[in-house]
Amino acid sequence: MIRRLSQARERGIPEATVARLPLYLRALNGMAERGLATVSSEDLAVAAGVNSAKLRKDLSHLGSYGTRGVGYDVEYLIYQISRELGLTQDWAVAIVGVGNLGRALANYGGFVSRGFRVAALLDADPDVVGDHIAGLNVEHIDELEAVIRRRGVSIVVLATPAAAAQQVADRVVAAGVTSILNFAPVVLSVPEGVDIRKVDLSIELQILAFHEQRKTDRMSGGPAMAEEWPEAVDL
Amino acid sequence: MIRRLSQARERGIPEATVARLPLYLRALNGMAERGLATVSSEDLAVAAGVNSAKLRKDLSHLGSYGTRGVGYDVEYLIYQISRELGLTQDWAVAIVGVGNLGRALANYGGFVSRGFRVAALLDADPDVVGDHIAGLNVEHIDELEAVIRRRGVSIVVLATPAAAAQQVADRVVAAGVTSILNFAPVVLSVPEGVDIRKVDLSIELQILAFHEQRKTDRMSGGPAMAEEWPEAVDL
DNA sequence: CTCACTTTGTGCACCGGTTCACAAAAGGAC
DNA sequence: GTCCTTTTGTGAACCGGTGCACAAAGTGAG
Repeated sequence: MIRRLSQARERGIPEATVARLPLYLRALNGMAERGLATVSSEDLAVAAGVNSAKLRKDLSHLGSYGTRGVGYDVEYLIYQISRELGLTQDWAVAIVGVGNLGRALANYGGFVSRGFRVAALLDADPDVVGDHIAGLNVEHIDELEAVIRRRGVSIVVLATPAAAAQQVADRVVAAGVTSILNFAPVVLSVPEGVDIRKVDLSIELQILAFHEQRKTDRMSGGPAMAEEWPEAVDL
Repeated sequence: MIRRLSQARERGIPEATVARLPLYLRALNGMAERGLATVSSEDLAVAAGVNSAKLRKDLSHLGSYGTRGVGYDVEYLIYQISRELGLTQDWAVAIVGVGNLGRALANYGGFVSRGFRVAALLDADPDVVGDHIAGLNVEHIDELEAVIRRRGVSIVVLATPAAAAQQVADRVVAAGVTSILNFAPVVLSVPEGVDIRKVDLSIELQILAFHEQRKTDRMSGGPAMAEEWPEAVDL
């Protein structure tokens, strides 16, 4: 039984699609600034660095917002994607850990831009507490639960040392937060229902190193030979 | 050099596996520090936050390094994964863009730890050039090609403003670099054969917001009831 | 109106990756 | 040696996502 209407829309936008929507949104904003009224899937796909069939399928998950023979209305699509991503509301974000990285995040412009507002900075170091960064007063980690409650924080960014991250995560979750962006190089364990996204600089570098090694190996002829001449001598 | 080629090992470790190897490596290092000699796939999987079948399949792509009934030798596995990732050699990394983020990256400890060495900091701003950060002298972007050549830089980290990123990327690629870690919120276009990894803070937040919205929608009132746009037929 | 052209939305085949479940291998007890 | 326990390595089913290719839907000209 196939339900038409927006059956695809309600339940379950594919995770891969969700991850690309912000990309489309950014490209669309650029186009809106340049005054474009409509855009074809082909052009938008190029701007976002994906292929056009994928883009159309992604957008079709939100609903049927294009016009055949014409394309998509830029402003309208911006609105729809923003709404889908929840950017039409205001999200209060707390950053825990005001070291180099936390400081950078607090000052990062694009961070605050759309729908997000850094509502609190917290740290355990008494030397840092009281500092003013990006227009905010750094508060002591003891205030964590109170700050989360008072300011309606719903997303927490962890920029603490690895050793402190799990402990802070536990407190944050206990305080009712269910969305965490983790920069600490540890695997956090959290209860069902809490979303964690992880950004790990050192892992990214290691992945690059793997491919880089492979490329230079190939140059120098070793493993490239092996590829063309599947060895009979096995281990 | 004579290579033993256990069937799966010859060229082509799945990308998803490569992305997890650093995770295993980190967990293994922790275990080595605590003095464990061997570890089962189950225990290592828990420490790395994956399921054990996946871990075994991942490791099997490197070769058959486990012992049935026993598990894996911690030190040996560390060595094998390090070698596979190319961490047994020394990678010279240049960071372009010494704003808040670039500074944070330069000082980030875990960054430098294993196999990676920040060999250069570059910026276009004359006020920043000449500063000493993390023991390095900030050089002018004009020196980019010379620095890359002289110091054998093979991985470049882009922490520039969005507007400058593509331009720098072009120069970096022209100078022979084929691995880029991009923090600027733009889609870079580079020739075939150049690997780019992208870290985008704002995208991560937007993905979290999507899920957070969905969770709170579910709490309040019905399942995202008719969140259609204001007008049913407009536009 | 019809015809030519553009561009969306999607059915379908395909592919990489995940998970299950189990045979094969290793070690220890006797 | 045999038997029992543990744990790896992997075949095979499954699943989510991608990309092709095309019918459907729209525009515009005549």
